[in-house]
Amino acid sequence: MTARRIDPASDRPVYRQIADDLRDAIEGADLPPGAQLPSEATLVDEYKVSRVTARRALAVLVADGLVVPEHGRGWFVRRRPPVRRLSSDRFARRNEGKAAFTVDMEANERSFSVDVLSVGKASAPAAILERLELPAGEDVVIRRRRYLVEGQPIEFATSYIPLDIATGTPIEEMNPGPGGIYARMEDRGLVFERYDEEITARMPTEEESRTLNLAPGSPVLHLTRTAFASGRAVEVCDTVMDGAAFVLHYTLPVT
Amino acid sequence: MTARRIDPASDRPVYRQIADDLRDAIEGADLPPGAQLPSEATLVDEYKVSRVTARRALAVLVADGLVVPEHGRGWFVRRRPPVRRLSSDRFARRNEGKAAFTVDMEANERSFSVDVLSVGKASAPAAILERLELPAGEDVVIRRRRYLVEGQPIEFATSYIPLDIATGTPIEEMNPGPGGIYARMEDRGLVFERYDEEITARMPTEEESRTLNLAPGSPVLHLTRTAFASGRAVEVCDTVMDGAAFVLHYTLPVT
DNA sequence: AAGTGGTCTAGACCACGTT
DNA sequence: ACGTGGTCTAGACCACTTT
Repeated sequence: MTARRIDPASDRPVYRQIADDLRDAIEGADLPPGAQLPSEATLVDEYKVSRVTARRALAVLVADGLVVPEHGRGWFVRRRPPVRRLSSDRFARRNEGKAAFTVDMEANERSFSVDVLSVGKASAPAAILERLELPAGEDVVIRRRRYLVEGQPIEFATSYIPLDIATGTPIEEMNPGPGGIYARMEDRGLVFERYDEEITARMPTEEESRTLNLAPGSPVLHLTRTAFASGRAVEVCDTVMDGAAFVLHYTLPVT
Repeated sequence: MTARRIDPASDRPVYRQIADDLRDAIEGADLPPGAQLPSEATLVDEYKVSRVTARRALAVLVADGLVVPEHGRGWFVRRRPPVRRLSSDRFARRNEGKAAFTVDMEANERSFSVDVLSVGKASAPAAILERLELPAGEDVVIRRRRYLVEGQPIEFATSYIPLDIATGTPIEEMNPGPGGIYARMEDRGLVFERYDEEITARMPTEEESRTLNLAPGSPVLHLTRTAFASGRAVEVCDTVMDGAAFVLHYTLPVT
């Protein structure tokens, strides 16, 4: 940490100058991922500012997703989670017998597990029912689950399935059996045709931040997939992912 | 604004309680988009806290992308930009003669324009050259442009094209002619095969925040497209979009 | 001139982690 | 016990917008 001096006469606020200084150290190699930043007290001494100003500089870096504070320990350069790639061929026929998530994770050669949080009948948000072409207020089967990679939660998914498709099948059970719920739908004679995916980026709600152990300042990717089989929408799957932990990959053919 | 009282004895910090209070008013209908929040002085009076604490509560809402401050005027509920949809059929054959962006915008029925910022030869980042299968340090043609909808910048794009493809064609000019650079490549006999797209979400750099007029706390979608024609990579296009202003849409066929 | 947000200070007390 | 971050206060001065 070379304590570059601050120019109090500059247009740029002091707290930003300090933040810039620290950002340079992080983006250079002075402060690699996991490294501890100078303590607040140290910053107060080095830059000759009040503690509030020092904290404000650190808050800028937190908002940028570069730094994360740990109570009683210090401020640390954020460790970037390993990136996972989600390929658009994850639903390809040749993967039959494996759930899409399994295919992804094997391609990434990582240990993973699925946490089924809840399965039950309830009403769905209006936007979901619209996609399923169901009347407002209709009940559906809702499956909530969390995906873990190396013990860390990275993805939170909610599936909505029309009752007439799910009722009387393992889709209503916590464990839907080999191949996941898509395989159970095929057992029923449904023929899959296409998947529609919509992607947005936004800041997480506080609950999502907790559930996914997100660092402050990191956005989420929100993916809504609608599966079509035998001429109708058979499932909507809402997925919220740590934006820093995923790269979505699509191949568009020229048609 | 009903000033719900604060519980100083609660585990939840006072500034968060105030933020929650205001968030409820925003997510309800008390404070619709564009509405002015109570001034800092008003919050100080109503909640009996110091100005620093009131400001901290407001900072939480800014970080969540719900509120935006205007110097000398007040704090306002953020107006959400109209959402634009980017469909995966934007490169379909039937659109021939029109650039991809044009197709998108016509589908959205909005006024739009393109701002070519710069065109020239320079070296590209290593990650780009890798995708183009070019040796490190190689020069390419770089085209930077900004897309405007209703006068507002919403997308910043940089294209990288190998020299042997661009040299001697209008691809090197500010205005590449009807159909954009893809049409010029087809003029040269290249046959397009597929497009690879990679999507990530992240917080913007300060420059991106300025260029795109982003509200504080809003993430960007980063899309990197590689175009393949006649058996090779012919362009990499790096696009940074206001995450709140776009929904990306993909259709995956069952193969 | 009055009202609004933007920056900064000096000091206090509390809670968490480590030694 | 000590060092670290987490919260909060009261007051100051500046810059921008509106009246």
